[in-house]
Amino acid sequence: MRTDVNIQSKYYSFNVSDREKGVYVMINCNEFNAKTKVLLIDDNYEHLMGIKELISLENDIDVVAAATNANIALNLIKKYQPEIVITDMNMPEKDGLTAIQEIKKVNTDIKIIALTAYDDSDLIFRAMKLGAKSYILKTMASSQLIRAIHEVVQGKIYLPQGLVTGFFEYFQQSFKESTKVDIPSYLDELTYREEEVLDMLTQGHNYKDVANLLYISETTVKTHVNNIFQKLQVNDRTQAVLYALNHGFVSKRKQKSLVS
Amino acid sequence: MRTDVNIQSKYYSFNVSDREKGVYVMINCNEFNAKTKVLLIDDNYEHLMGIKELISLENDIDVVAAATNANIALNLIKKYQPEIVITDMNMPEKDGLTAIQEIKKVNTDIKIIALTAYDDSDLIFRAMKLGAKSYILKTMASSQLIRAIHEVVQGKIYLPQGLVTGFFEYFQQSFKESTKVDIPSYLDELTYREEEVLDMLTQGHNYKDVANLLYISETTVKTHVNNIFQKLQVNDRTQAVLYALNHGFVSKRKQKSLVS
DNA sequence: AGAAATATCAACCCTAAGATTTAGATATTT
DNA sequence: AAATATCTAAATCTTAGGGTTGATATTTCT
Repeated sequence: MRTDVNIQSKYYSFNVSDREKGVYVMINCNEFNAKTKVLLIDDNYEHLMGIKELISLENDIDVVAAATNANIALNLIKKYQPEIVITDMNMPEKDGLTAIQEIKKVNTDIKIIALTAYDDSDLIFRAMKLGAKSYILKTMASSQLIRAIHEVVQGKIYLPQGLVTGFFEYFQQSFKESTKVDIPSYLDELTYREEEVLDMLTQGHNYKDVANLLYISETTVKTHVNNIFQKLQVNDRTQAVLYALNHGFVSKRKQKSLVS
Repeated sequence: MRTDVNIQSKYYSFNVSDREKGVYVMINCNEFNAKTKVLLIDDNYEHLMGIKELISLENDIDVVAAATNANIALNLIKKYQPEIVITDMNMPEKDGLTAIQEIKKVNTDIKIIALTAYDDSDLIFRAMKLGAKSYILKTMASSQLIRAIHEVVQGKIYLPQGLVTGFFEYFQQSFKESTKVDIPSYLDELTYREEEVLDMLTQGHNYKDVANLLYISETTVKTHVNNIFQKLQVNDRTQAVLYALNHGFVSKRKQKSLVS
């Protein structure tokens, strides 16, 4: 069994002066085999080569291309159709999050594994939100990255145990704000009919439309709307609609199969 | 080392006829020790006792109370202040999700571990969303539940590897709809000034307000607004605001530290 | 039975909002 | 130098939106 080394271990640092300056592109044309095709992105040349060496030790993985720049990588992805893209998140030109989005745009099926040097729960949360299949820290043992690749190839999503808590704290926090609808809302002072009218307003209907849709006269609509204004303490249609949206308004007609 | 048995193993089934019918409440008054205080909720009496026996084998865990009904449990929670509540999700009277919400309302600090018989990604997603610290299947090895308790006590969040993929697929799916803002939005046809005006409208300001806030005349505001209507293909202020909100409008002034 | 809340509508008024046209001042691009 | 885009603004016009009062019918609560 191979030694389990640190992903960004100095062992993998190369002689920088040997390579040409500027954007680096590496291509491995070994396209016709059953190996898992992987493409790497990392603005740091040493890390890029380190990861490449690391992964290449595996028999079933083939690094078909690598780039120090996400824009270059996008073209390579179109050309080489890798199954997996491993991308650094902290990059100067195009950051990892936008890279993920644009890779997804090229081909939804490409599985993305995100890599960073340090544990940033916010970044992890956002990367996973955008559809990353795994998130690994460079400080983790190399076996983690290999495992991530293997799990992801099988269609699974892999988040190391050490990152789970951070992710979920962020995840749950992001819902806590929207859940605290306990702030006194004037919305429940509205009658059923008023809610129906407000619902129509949030659809962008004008008074004539609402009157026709509810089979009542326009003046009645105005009466309801005025009552709504009073209860919500607003001055016009737009403010009423904004109030409704900001206070999680859901018309009673639509309150079905919704727990939260 | 103890044998690792299935959580809902028949080994733990008791003689049902022995117990009184109806709601079951069990209390262990061993309050003054350093053990982790756990409260159990499960509408199935056999499961409840099984889990209790299972957990009681651990030296550092103390089941202070148990109930076959979430409502009863809520009162017991107030009385015994457990650090951890382990609750079944599929219960007739009060389902697990609302139970979680109400427990949180009693005391935000109580750590909740959710339990179900089968793997329902939707349910897992919603439970975690509501702040559960762990989610375990009854079909899993008992060591999983013990591990969950230990991790959770330490302030961590624990989701077994086998449930991670299901959770994330649901998680990512729930964002896919809101992320596909790639549907051609007319919003980027707006000029900077028009965006500023639209931004004011989404704050609920009327024309006079906008004029004052931007130090321009009201007629100029009207000109801008009319141009906005043309570009967004809407008829009035409310529709424009709704369009902006539904298409993820963020005024360029505010586009900082936000990738989404 | 009487009170209170709800839903309906009319008639009135008034102004903010929306439509249209024209035009001057800058700035950028070709 | 000419064309284009943007921001500004005035003049004019029309209507939808918003405020008020008062009235009738229905339901619900007490």
